[in-house]
Amino acid sequence: MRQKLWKRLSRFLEVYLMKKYLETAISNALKTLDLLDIKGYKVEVPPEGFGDYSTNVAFFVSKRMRMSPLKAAEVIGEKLLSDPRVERISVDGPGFINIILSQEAFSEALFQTLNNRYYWRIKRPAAQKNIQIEFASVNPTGPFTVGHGRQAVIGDILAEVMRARGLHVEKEMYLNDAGRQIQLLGESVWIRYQQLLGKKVELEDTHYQGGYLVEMAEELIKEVGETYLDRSEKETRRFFRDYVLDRMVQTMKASMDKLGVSFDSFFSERTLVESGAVDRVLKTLRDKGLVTDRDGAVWFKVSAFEDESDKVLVRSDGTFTYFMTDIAYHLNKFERGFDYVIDIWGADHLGHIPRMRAAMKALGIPESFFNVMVHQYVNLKKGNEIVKMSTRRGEFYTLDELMEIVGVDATRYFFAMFDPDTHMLFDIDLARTKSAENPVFYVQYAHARICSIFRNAVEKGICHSTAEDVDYSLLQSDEERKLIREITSFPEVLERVAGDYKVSRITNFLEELASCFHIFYNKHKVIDRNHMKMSEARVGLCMVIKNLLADGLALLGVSAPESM
RNA sequence: GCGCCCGUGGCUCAACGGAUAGAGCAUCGGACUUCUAAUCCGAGGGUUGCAGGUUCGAUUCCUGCCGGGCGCACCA
Repeated sequence: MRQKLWKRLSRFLEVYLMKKYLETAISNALKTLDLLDIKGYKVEVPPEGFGDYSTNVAFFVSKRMRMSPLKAAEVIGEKLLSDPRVERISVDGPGFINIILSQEAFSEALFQTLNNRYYWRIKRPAAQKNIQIEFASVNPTGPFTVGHGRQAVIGDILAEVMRARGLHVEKEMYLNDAGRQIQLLGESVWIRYQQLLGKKVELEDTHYQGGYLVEMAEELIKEVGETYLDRSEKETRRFFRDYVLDRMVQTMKASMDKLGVSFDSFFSERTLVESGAVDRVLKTLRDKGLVTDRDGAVWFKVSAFEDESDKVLVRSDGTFTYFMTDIAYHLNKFERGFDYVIDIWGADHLGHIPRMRAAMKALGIPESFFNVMVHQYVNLKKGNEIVKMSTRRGEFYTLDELMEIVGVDATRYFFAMFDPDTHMLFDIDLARTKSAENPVFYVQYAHARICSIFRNAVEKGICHSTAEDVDYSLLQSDEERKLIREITSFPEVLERVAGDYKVSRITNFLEELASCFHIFYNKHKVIDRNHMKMSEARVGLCMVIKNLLADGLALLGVSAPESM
């Protein structure tokens, strides 16, 4: 039996993906025409009514074949027709070849995806790469804002996708726990502490104004009372800095936990300074003659490598700039053996990129090593008002508040669904209304619906456990063929995400899959006692869809409820 | 001023250089004695910011404008 053979083979072979298969078929056809070097053509899904797949290859070969695209399409189409999986072709428009695949081709594809649940994973990649993605790295001076949520979700999902594509990926958060901002943060709490205990001291403009620091000071008073009202300034400063820092880091880790983001490592800027790693890098740069001393500060010659002005590494008061420690940090990453790193930064870090690139060049690190993915800001809308974020002024919605209001599923899904380049507008009131407006429900509902079908199937005694004897070629309707085509396209979606980092392709895919399913569901009955053969085949189809919805949502870190 | 990103129905967003630019929300009208109506079907709504260029073909690529965001720190 044919399906038994597939099942045996499918353990060893890559799953038969219809589009990939056609690409090979076209390439073979070109070979017979001595046109193998032609590149750039595509196989894609045509508009409704033009067949299963289409290719624009004729436009690319017409010149070489010295005929019109239309004529070339006919010649190539004729060759494709000899393929047993190709049932019909037609040449339309200015020269598109539209292809209809045989029913056999569809049932084979479905059968194989049914028997290889993780057919979209790559087990053995061509080249094993060691990659690090760094995100959600900030001054631990205040709770995470929704902007950090956006990059955390993107980074987390991207790591999952790259792992599914067979790459080794580590997720890291960098803690900027050494700089002057931390000092200011400590002072801010110290002042709040004194104010609460009746002293007349005021915050300055450079201090952090957020109310969360008042709360922290209140809690501190409960813990230590008035002990720090009359200690030495030096001791007090250090105490407040360390206390606040520890509290902030705990809070931030808790937020990430809540968001479902786990890190493989946390890296402290302070350890970099204290270990002398920063001094070493500075010396290296100095030995290479790439630093200058001017106005009491130490400058790095960015202009020797990039079209940018030189930047300060060591301030005139002797402290390191963020730029300085970041160079040491990236050298450290390189020395840890990563093939390349991807830093996910907000748009406000744009200016940091050229100078970092210059520093990498100065240290002889290969150009492909340092990669930055920039995402645009998240704007929040409340009522008719756009709320701008500012950590310093203490005006923001925190990530925790957002998760509290809309839930973790919606938070993650929402951040995943927008292209990182868009200045997304997060409508708080809209998100607050827990209703169908949220696309996450649409996808989850499709999953729950299938689960419900299965409960019904069990009651009626229909199951898919004897998959080999099921006749999947019964699934001939447009809706069913479209679903199968959709299913086989998922590996390509992930491949593209791993390439261009646009995780929104996954939500787009899931919404499309869910939509195809809902349409199918409304038109066809899955469980039908009068048509047991058909029911079995449809249960198989639904099983693949259910797995894919669940696995796709899992990739996003969103739950897939069995009932809603 | 210079650099990066973005301008797509009323709103939020899609669209691998392809065919008739798609969804959702909002508006209007239909579909539950049948596996969950958080669904489906239909209608209206667009010169894809403007002007050129490249080509068989441009929302997509190039150039110039216009509008918005961000950056051009001894902040991070």
